[in-house]
Amino acid sequence: MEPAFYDRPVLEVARDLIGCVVTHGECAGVIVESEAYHDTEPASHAFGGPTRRNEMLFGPPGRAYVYLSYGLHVMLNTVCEQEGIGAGVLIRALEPLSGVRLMAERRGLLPERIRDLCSGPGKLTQALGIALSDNGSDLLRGPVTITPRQAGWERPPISVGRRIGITRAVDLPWRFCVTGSRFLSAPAR
DNA sequence: CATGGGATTGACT
DNA sequence: GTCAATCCCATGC
Repeated sequence: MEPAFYDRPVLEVARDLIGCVVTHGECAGVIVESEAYHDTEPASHAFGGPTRRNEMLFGPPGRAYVYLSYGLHVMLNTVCEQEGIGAGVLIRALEPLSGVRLMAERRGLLPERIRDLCSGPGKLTQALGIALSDNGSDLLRGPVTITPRQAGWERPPISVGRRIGITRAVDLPWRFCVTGSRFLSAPAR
């Protein structure tokens, strides 16, 4: 992935991240679900301008914005668009690629339950061992990295729909999924 | 300084 | 389907 990848409209980045690979340590997975957020719409943490919590979103593109949801779940986002604009993509689900045994151990599940390892934004950070301390991670250098699509994922079929679990701006079709994937947090509709 | 809600999950009815 | 867990932080008094 080149630095300019993230310095584009967040909707383009969210779509293009589908099929790319998130890696942390020995664990990796293919992004099969993403959602875009932008400071111009009220569902975004960046809506209303920078605060100490969301300041990473307004920083330079290509870094990780990691935050805690509901007091216990860690969420991974990629910071997008130019510095000063609060835009990011929430990674919502992965298809596990490697490190499945460790993922299952972290998730407290049997390794054969592959579909349950990363099928949700809080699940995938737990499976990959991503923590709040990874906030600000350079996605090109690590410790959390995102790399381009591999063979078989050059042209993933993508479905677009409404974002999940929010109460504001609920009608924006800013959720992107691999059509028919069994690794989503919820089916595309 | 107190309060309440949230980009969720898993256990339970 | 319902609901509690759990904590950061934005907001308001």
